[in-house]
Amino acid sequence: MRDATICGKGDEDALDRCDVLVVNPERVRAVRERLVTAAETEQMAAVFKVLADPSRCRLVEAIIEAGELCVCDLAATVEMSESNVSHHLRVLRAHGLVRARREGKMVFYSPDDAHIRVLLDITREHVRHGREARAGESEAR
Amino acid sequence: MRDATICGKGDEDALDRCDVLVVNPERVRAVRERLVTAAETEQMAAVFKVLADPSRCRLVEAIIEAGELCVCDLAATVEMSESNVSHHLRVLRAHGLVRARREGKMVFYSPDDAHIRVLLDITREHVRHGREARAGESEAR
DNA sequence: GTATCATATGAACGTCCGTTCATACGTTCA
DNA sequence: TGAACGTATGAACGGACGTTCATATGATAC
Repeated sequence: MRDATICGKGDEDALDRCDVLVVNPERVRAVRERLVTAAETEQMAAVFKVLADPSRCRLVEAIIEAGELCVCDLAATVEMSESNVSHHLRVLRAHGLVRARREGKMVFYSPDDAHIRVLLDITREHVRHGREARAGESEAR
Repeated sequence: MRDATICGKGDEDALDRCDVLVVNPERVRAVRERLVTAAETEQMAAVFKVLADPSRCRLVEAIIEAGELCVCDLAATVEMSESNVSHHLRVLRAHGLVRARREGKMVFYSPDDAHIRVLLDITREHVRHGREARAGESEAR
């Protein structure tokens, strides 16, 4: 245990071995202990990355709004090429956001997880609320 | 809107002159009408993109967990260079996810929006639930 | 069988972005 | 004022990724 108030290292097991300047070492240690696994954070970031593309985000919105839609109708709805839509649907399906159901030549896609709808709702709320809140700010962009 | 160009497969007369093949045109039209603006979707995707990076995602988690933390302690917590942390914090701040408070030489960062915590919680739930749900599936990959 | 449709896949290209290094800014203390 | 420190910024390199085009698969109809 380091008792230094400044320039202390955290635990020797995980923290970088050398010159990591820390102002509040015990707080850093406490936060790190309560943090989730780095692997879990990466999985969460991966989910966000799936929705980080406007085309995929719109596809998910359309699928949720429609309940179920085939690829060509999806392409028409979001105004994208069917090839591109298929590529994106593959990603969405691989991450458990949508599921596919085959009927003849067509494949119908539908939402696969209730969480996603909530994710979109909250984010839309954040966007709408943030636009008003940041109306008169001088924040850099 | 150019939904007038959309034609159905059932209408053989209009099928050969439309550029977008649609199976269920009225459904496509209905979904498109209920969809939010494309601009709003892009803003939502932008928010997701901010969280789509593991480093930024972890930074936000640490800031939420700590309530408030300076840059060097954040760097130690997430095990990143302070320069990199500063770059990411700029993005987070620009999108209204965190806010900065200066105190002497140091700058303390704290959460700026209550939505973000919910976003992380739901996504973490989705990841944990999805891992179990997809454990015994025979879905193609 | 062939033909056509709906969808999926692969390759290639262009662009975006995260990281690192170097450096600048702003504050505190001698 | 100068130095030391915490933080921010700019440039540049390397890799990831979205789109397009071409092609393949799978299914229905003739």
